[in-house]
Amino acid sequence: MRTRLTERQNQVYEYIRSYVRKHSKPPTLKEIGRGLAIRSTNGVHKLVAALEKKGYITKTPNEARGIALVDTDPDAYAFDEGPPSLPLISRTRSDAPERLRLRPAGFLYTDPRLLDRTDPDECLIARAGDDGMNGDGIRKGDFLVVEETDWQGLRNGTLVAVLFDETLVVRRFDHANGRLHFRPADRTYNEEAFAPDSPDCYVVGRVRAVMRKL
Amino acid sequence: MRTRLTERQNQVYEYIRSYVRKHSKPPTLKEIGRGLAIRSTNGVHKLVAALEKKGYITKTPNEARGIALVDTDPDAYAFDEGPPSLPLISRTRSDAPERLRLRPAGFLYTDPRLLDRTDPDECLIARAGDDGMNGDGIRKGDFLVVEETDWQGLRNGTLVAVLFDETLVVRRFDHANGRLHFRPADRTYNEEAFAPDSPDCYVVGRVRAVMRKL
DNA sequence: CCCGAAAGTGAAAATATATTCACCAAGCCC
DNA sequence: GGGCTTGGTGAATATATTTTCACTTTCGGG
Repeated sequence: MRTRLTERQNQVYEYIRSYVRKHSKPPTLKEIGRGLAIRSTNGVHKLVAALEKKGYITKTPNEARGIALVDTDPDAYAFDEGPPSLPLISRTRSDAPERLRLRPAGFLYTDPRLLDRTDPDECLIARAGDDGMNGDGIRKGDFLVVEETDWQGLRNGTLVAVLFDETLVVRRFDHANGRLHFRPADRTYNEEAFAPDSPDCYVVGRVRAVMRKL
Repeated sequence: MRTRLTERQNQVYEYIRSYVRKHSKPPTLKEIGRGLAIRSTNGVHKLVAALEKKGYITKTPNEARGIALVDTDPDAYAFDEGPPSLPLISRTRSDAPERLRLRPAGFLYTDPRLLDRTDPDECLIARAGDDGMNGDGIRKGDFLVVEETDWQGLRNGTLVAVLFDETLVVRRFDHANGRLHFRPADRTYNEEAFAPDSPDCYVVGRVRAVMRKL
């Protein structure tokens, strides 16, 4: 299993992934620097070297745009012809949550017992976008069964799937002092707080189950 | 409608397309030259400029791997939920014809009247890979309804879908002097002939219909 | 308090890649 | 026969990109 990434390393990784999807080619070090406000290509170079060392990417030495993502086969979880199952959502921004189910990236068959008597029509599958909940045994890449709910219906302390801008993560939810708080379960990640109407975060719903490929 | 390509230009275009699919990034001019036995990067540069001028690709000036294909959205003909229809075959090599139906790129609904009483289970959809049959009103990108048949069952003069290595094209078929002949209907393309057991060509079958998006 | 890891800065050097220049050959059309 | 288009050659130039070097700051753990 791959060593987990720091928050900044994860940002670099997600930037690369997003760039590849958008431009159909990997970014240069300079472009990564521009995208993440890093002025020195050496700073980017070090972060990228860390991603390679940890097995998240590969690099072709001395080649322009020589970064390649590992495990990028989108067909790995493509639609099979078994019974209908839950939609695996594609990348969505926190300010456009209506697009969550618009074009699923695929579907994942889910044993109904994992749904804990919730309505399957109200559930969807998302993937955890970081290691912020490592302390709770949830890792980057895990499949999450999420029951869509408004944050008003959540008790404090509930595990939620939340979109921070374009990254979907799991956090423990609290509503206090007129703000929404999201606590990670890992000391290298920071708690974040938002005004309830902020476009920078969107609570997708309650995490009902986790599935992981080993 | 885009101006049609010469044979060599089409080879460059198909090389780029194949490279993008295989490497998840566009090739450099040097790589294209290596792939098509062109020693001078200027020779490649000219061919690539022609593709851009004719609207098949775009180029970002002075940028490494700055070639981008136009109209590469694979979802344009993705599976819809209408009745089952014919499989749209993915790229296949002439020496591995058993892979033709292995992983269809999609499906295309086909009016049964286009099949001319042939068994739909024996038909598939392919896309014409060049403009070699322009004289017969068949153009690169056209959808072909192909009835899979062995070449022995074909009359001379039949329109066939044939794989030349990794490129699928339409040609008029003749069997003469112990060889298979494939005649284009365009003066800038060459007739080709193969021994019947050559791995460099494979006759997919008889072209039953053509469909085109305008 | 010190050390190591992580995340940077700025600059220089090495290498890759795109573009331009001058030229040649073949084929087609007028 | 000449002109134009297409498809090259080899080389030089310009620009992009990666890699390396020497350094600094912050933070966490021992």
